Amino acid sequence: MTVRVRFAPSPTGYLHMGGARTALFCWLFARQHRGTFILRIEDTDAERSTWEMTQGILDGLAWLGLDWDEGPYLQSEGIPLHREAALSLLEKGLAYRCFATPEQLEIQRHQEQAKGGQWRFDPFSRHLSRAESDRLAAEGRPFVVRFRVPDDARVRFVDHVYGEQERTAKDIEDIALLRPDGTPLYNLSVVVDDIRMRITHIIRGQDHLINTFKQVLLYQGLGAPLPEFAHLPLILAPGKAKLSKRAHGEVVAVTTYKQRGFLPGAFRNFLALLGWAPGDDREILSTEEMIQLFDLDAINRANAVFNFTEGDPENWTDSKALWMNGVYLTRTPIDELLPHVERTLKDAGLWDEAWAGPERERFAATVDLIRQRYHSLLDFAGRGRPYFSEDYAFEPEAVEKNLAEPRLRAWLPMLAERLVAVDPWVHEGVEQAIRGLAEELGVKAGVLINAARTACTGQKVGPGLFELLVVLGRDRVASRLRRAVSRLPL
RNA sequence: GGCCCUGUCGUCUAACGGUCAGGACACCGGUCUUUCAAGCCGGCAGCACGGGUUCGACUCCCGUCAGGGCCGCCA
Repeated sequence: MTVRVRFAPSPTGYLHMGGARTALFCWLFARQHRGTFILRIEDTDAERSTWEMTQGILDGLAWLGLDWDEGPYLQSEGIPLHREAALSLLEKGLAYRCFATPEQLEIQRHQEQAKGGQWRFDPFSRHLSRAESDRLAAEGRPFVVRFRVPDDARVRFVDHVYGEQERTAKDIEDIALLRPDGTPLYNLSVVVDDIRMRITHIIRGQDHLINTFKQVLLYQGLGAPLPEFAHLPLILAPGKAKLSKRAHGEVVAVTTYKQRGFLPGAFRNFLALLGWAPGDDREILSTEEMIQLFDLDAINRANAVFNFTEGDPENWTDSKALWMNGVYLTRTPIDELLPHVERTLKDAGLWDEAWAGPERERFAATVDLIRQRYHSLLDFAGRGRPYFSEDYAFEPEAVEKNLAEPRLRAWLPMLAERLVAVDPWVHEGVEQAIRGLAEELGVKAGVLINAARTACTGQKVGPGLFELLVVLGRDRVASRLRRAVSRLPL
């Protein structure tokens, strides 16, 4: 039997961290078993469901590289089928019409709660004879269709994460299937859809663990084989509070990570390690490794805290995620990284088409050189600006430290002249020219080196100077050196 | 309140009765260097608490405490 898993988010407009991890785990599991990954949007709550809301989810998944094999299906498309299933249950006597009003139910619930118990059903409706029930329905009395949980029900299933689960009828209330207007409710819809889509493994958040008992009963009532279940622990905010967009803002939405310069692979890797570990000490895992090593039974049962500091720009998200992005930035094969950098530079208005054509090699060398100390794609357009544009800023601190020597007024043009003569334009030649001039001038090489760094980039720090100059190119270096003279003190 | 789940460094985690309780991030030192990172080396830091069971418990059992989930004619 081939594995079929589905990710079934509600259309909330954006992909939540928790949802993203659920989707990732579903995807890893499906890929590992060469199965099918299905995307289904749970849009039966008509009020809240718009296509824009769905689009946000799709964008998040696409960015993460979690491609689905079937769908997106809309749960609302199956409404007639859901209703049909409910009616068949009613027909078979496994469900009944519940005529209690919401107000009555609320009172019943309160009374039950006061007694320390749990509300399970409306006694009046549940014990109504078929004839009586038909009569009230014919009269036009509104009713909800409810599944009758057998009094001797004992529901068991083995969860891949939480282990054996068991519950008896006294802890399971009768399941609302259809509203008075005939529209289906969640528990019914998921089960019917999961059956018709032949889902073999249900991987979802732990908040659905309790629903599972009801759903198992529905599978049985509908005569369908049970899928396997794996409930994932939740991802909490610092302080173990519930993580929500409302309370915590953009950190919870995956598009934020895209906007803030994350490489999708890095984020995927970080997410994978929230609740799961390969068993050995590896942290950086390629997608292939993750697919190979992933194991539902190895998932941690405890909720994970997503650790970030609100209001701290340095730690706007979990520091491990930040670190991981840096690792991916420096280790991703350069050809794979280039498109991401291109996107970033385009967004910043710094892109030059030549870098995709005749200048590609130099562009790649530049990126490869500066990425060593970057942690985000955004750094290429920020700190990396001098490498891609003539319009770059001079940091006051850098000028103060490296362009303070008045004699540089003469030395910088001299240096430019020497460098123009360097041929071929390679590391050794450039280094020789600079060190040679320093010696002739009787100054420490560091003086010229640091002055050249600031003159050519406006910055105090950066890659090794000789590599830096090579990558910038002879002409650019010479002109920047000469232009920088204006920054010197008199 | 009821039912259920969970509890190893600040955070993510490994351990499946016998380990000096391991790794990673963060943090703090050192090293390297023309600068800053990275890298490398080192350090700090944890079995929630109390009882059992056992020759021996982070591992098993019970209780306490703490945190979380669910308790809709939402999904």
